[in-house]
Amino acid sequence: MTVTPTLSIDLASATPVYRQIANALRALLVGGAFRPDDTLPTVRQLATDLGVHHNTVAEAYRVLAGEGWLDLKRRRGVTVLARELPQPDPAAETGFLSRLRELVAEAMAHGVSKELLARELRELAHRLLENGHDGEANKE
Amino acid sequence: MTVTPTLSIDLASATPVYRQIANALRALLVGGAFRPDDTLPTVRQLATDLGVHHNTVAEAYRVLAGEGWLDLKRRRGVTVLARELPQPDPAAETGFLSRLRELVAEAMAHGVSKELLARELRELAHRLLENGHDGEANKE
DNA sequence: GTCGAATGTACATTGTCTGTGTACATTCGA
DNA sequence: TCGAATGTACACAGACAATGTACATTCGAC
Repeated sequence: MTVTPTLSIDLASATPVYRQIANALRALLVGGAFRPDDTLPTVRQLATDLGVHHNTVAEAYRVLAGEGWLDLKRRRGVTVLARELPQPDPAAETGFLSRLRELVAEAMAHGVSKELLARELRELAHRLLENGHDGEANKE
Repeated sequence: MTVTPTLSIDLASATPVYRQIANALRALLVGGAFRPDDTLPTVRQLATDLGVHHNTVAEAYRVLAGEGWLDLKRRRGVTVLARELPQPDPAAETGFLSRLRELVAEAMAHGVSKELLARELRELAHRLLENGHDGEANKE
């Protein structure tokens, strides 16, 4: 079965497009939106949909293939592999926590209201713990 | 009065050094650690302390000067300007919230434990609300 | 089996961003 | 007046992202 995910890419974002694509797809993969042997859109197809170069999509696919999520084959398209959920990596965890604190500090320094920020943080935490299965697709 | 802030720079971080410096100083400025007409270390002095190039520090100072925090003068060093706290910029706020959600999603997808993440989010929110009262200058 | 099209890949190119090297302009104190 | 301290300007190198282009491979039509 071929699944056509709806992704939203922000060309103005600071995060590179290929990583945005990889992140969005990884979130879907983790959330169980696909099943093993599902096929994703071809490199060129998704590139057309998103309005980016096919090599950009290929790079995103390659990232996920490197993580064991996808299997890329010429002409055969992109198939989803069976894969266990990622193992918690202590180094990655501390890295993410650092980035989190850094981001909050930066937002504060830019005048983002404490209340707004705190509300969002609590909201995110709440949603994390509430959703046993975080299979929420992207909502635009 | 010359204030010598203690900054910690992470050369391995993904965020550029000059922005780390600017962020750290901005946080101190917002927090009221300096008073108007305080002088910060010279470009070369701070550069030596941090072990980076003086142009890197100059770039950070220039960022803050562009935001109205500092006044740079040749030979006279860097003086802190009286400045109102940044007014909340709706565009900036939504931008930061987007980056926040993006970061959390990425962490999740990389296998960072939900509980750990949620705990950190709550902790940050808690610290935000209980700590300083909206950037009031600290008077002891 | 042959051929053409579809598809992933490889590589060079271009533009941007950081950090640095180096020289210069300016300003203060002796 | 003069020299040193200090911020500034500009070019350079390296890394990275996105793209243009050509190629290798594989499937389906016939």
